[in-house]
Amino acid sequence: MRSKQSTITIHDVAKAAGVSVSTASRVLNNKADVSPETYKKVRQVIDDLNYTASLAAKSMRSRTTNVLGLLVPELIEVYYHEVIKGVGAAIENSGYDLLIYTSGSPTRNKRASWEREHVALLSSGLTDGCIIVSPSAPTFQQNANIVVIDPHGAGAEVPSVVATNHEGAIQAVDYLVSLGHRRIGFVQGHPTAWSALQRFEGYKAGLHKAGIEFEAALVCEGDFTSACGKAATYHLMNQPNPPSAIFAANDRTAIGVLEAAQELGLNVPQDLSVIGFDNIPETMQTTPRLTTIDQSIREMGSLGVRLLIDRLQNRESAQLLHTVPTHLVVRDSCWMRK
Amino acid sequence: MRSKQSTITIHDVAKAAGVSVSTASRVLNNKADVSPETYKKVRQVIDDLNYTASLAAKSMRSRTTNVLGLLVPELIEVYYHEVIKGVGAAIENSGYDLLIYTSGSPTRNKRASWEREHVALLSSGLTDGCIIVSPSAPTFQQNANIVVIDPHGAGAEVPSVVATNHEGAIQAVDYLVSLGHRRIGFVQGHPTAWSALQRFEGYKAGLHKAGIEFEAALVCEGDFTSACGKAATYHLMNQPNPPSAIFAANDRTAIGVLEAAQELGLNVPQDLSVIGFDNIPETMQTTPRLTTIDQSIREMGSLGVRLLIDRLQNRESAQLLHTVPTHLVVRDSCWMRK
DNA sequence: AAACACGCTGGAAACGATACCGGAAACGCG
DNA sequence: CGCGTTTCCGGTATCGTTTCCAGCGTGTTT
Repeated sequence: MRSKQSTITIHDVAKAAGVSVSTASRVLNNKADVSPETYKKVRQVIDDLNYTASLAAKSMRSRTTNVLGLLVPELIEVYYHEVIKGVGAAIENSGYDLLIYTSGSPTRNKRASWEREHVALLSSGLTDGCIIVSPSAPTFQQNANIVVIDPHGAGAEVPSVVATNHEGAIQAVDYLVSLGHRRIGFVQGHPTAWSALQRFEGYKAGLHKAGIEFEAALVCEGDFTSACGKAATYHLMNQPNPPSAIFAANDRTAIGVLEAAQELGLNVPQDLSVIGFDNIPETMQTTPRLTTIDQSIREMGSLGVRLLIDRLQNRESAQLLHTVPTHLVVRDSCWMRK
Repeated sequence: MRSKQSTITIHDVAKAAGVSVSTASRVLNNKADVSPETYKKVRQVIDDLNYTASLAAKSMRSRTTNVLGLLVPELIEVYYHEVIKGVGAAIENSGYDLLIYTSGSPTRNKRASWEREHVALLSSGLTDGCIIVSPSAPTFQQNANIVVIDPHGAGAEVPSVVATNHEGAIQAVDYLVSLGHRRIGFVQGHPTAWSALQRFEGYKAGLHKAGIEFEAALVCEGDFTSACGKAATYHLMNQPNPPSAIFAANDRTAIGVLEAAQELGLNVPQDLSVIGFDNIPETMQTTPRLTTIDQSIREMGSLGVRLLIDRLQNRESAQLLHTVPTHLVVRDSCWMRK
């Protein structure tokens, strides 16, 4: 055990100021019913002692903390940083503080239980409400103050922020088609992710719209990693009749496609066009720079904060599903079909 | 007031399992002295009820939470995100959870008091220890479990992580000198930052080493923003005898220099060489790509976590100041002097 | 057979803060 | 002067958890 930190409490303040704890508390919270001189005296002591109320104790007693929680699965993938930037921007001058929680425990892998546990953790008084990013099982207590961003699984009963994944995928296919491509490969996203499914559906809808018949052989399974992009590329390009373009369900996967293409000696975009989805910062640093569908991840974070605050202040709209538009970002990884 | 969230407590668990709260608590914490069948029964109930202990109550009672705190001033500037990535990487599988705290209140601007307040907030039981990024007044309780990263002001009495700012600046000047530059402008960093001072000193030391006389007219004040880089460039380049290279105290400022150069119709690097400091991701996307001194911000974050955990587990070394090496990253913004 | 140890359990006191209630002055008014 | 109000303050219960201590059956020892 470590040495106990002689943390100073409201009792110390009260004693030093010669008042009761109740009075000290009243001063702390700027409540009425305290004489000016008492107020000044206690304030002085608070300053002198460098006293700050324990968030733990405070939030245990009174159920409101002015703190918002953000639950992210990890802190390495840039995607989450983009969300955090959006949240950070929205929190500025909102009057709320922000608590981002992530777990370093190996148990984190059991995503579903991890989420359940930590949502409870945050909403058990520490925060007034909380935003969950990419929850795998978006089923929560009805009355909890929760907003989810990009949930796995549709039809959550809490306010959700999602990108127009379906339309975005159509935009991607449209673009490739406009460049003359007819055989377009697709690398799927994580099978449990609703966004992945929507993108796949959009891919099919885009083909249909262009009068191109869907071909199962051009579709590979995936899980949003770059590894699956690589594997898919090897698989697709070694077919007898390989595609002239590959649409990856997200940028991370598209980066894997780019790597594989290079290893296979294929020039992008001359020999193979590649398009991604998300518009993460790295896409500007790949060679060639990746053409992609932007889903304004930041905007999703900001919107999440606004929705949560609205809900907390009872200004909530009846609408549960909130969408952020996607749009095509043309860079250098797509070219006319030869 | 909002509707009370019917949050379920350990009492509910105890009642449902037909045991006392003490026993329920023992099961929760995997303490000894509880019969296997009781254990199983209680575990079952915990699962069924989706119960999670309130962090607030827990940390109030027992002084150890297995949570580390990270205090950042804001969440927009990429610099902090790099730190967070490093921290995030180090926290993985460390067995600790992470709580990042930032404030959205306008009072945040009163940095010193904000820090004092929030350090107390976090260390008042919520976390086992905490890491503070860029604290302006690194004077804390002696026995608090605190680690600081890139503190303003030298000689903190808590473990600190800093880059070799002095050496890094020398490296920058060395490089410019090796390209034939003799008149090298300098845009200073924020005056209260120790790192800024060190870089300035390094700049002077580098000149001295090369036998170049220091010239006050070539130095501009700054504050780490891009705006000051712009202003400084206008000022420097409109002098009768302008410098052939500008060394900015950080990348953000260097980006301002780049912008101003473009506005002035100066070609970088042909007409003007520019070098920054930090190596933030944006430096790869500027035109031309910015040559800079890398200070491995991520590594600083990771090291911070390791130091904190060491301290918590009493494996602390006597050394207080920990440095991370800087090194030159050559890209496209510097060229031989004409 | 008495005494003792031991495994398991429940009761109650804390942790630090706030909310509620009630009491003591001070003051105004008939 | 008595009485009701107002102003200010202190006491106490309470939030959900852990920890300490005591109790109670059994099994083991002398």
